[in-house]
Amino acid sequence: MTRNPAAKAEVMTIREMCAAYDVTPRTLRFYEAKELLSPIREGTRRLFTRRDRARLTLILRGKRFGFSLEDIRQTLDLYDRDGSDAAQRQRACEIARERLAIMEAQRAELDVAIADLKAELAASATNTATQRGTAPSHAAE
Amino acid sequence: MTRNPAAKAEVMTIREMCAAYDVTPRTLRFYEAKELLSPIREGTRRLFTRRDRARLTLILRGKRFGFSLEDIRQTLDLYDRDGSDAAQRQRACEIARERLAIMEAQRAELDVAIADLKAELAASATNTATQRGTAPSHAAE
DNA sequence: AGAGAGCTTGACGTTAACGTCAGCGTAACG
DNA sequence: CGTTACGCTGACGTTAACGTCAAGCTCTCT
Repeated sequence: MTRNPAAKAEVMTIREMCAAYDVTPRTLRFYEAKELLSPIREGTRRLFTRRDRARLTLILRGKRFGFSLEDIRQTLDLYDRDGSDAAQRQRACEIARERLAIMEAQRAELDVAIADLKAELAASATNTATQRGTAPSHAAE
Repeated sequence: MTRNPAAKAEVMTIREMCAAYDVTPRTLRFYEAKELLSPIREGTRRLFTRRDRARLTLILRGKRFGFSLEDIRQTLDLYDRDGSDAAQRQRACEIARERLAIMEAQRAELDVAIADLKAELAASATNTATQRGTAPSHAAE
């Protein structure tokens, strides 16, 4: 009764999750407490579904971009709250568009930063003992 | 004697900095304590140079990418420590290359995230009351 | 000279995102 | 049936990145 053959590999234990995503149990429990994940309970144990795994992927990705868990939680909710009422979906779309704008701006800035660093590297390569490199282009935002 | 005409707008007070970069005095002092900035002292007051401003731009940019202040400090030091010995410069280049690799990977991930979110938005737009959108592509890293 | 305005240095408080540890449950193994 | 392994729940500790006073200088203006 514990092993439904149809549910093979459908869910993962906390240890399997930790191994697969390189996080600690504490982190997973913490994310659950923050309502970023919502694993099933088998008695008292947690079982993580595909949904949890998909969300965790997005969480970890978001973190690398410098988003807070709260930011991420809001963005995540956009992905699976579909059958709600129209007003709520409208609001969700707004948030999504905002996030999108932020990420695209971030990408643009990343491109600048990459270009800067490349230039610095190139300059540093040419003059093994020459001039003093000035600070890169500066635009006050 | 306080106003050298040649030094016009060369340096900025802490208030001017705060207004220009939208940060608090506390933040600037904090960054100085962490050796990210090194303003001149006029008596006891701080005067921020162009170098400080250039660095602050990079600091704030780096923060938006999710880098820690310590990460940023190390990267910043690559930009202006030129006249050092060869070994040190060698090391600096290594760090710069690492950062570059990280940022390029981050850019790639950002593209994926942007594509995901766009897809979700598009799907959400087409079905005003249709199906259930599944979670986006999932690759365990 | 007195009153602000603006700046300074401590020093302690706060929030996010976990780490760490203690104490307890339970499930399987020898 | 004891114990070893894994899991759970608090509860407190920690680090980064500041916020928030308190108390004291130093110009400047009136």
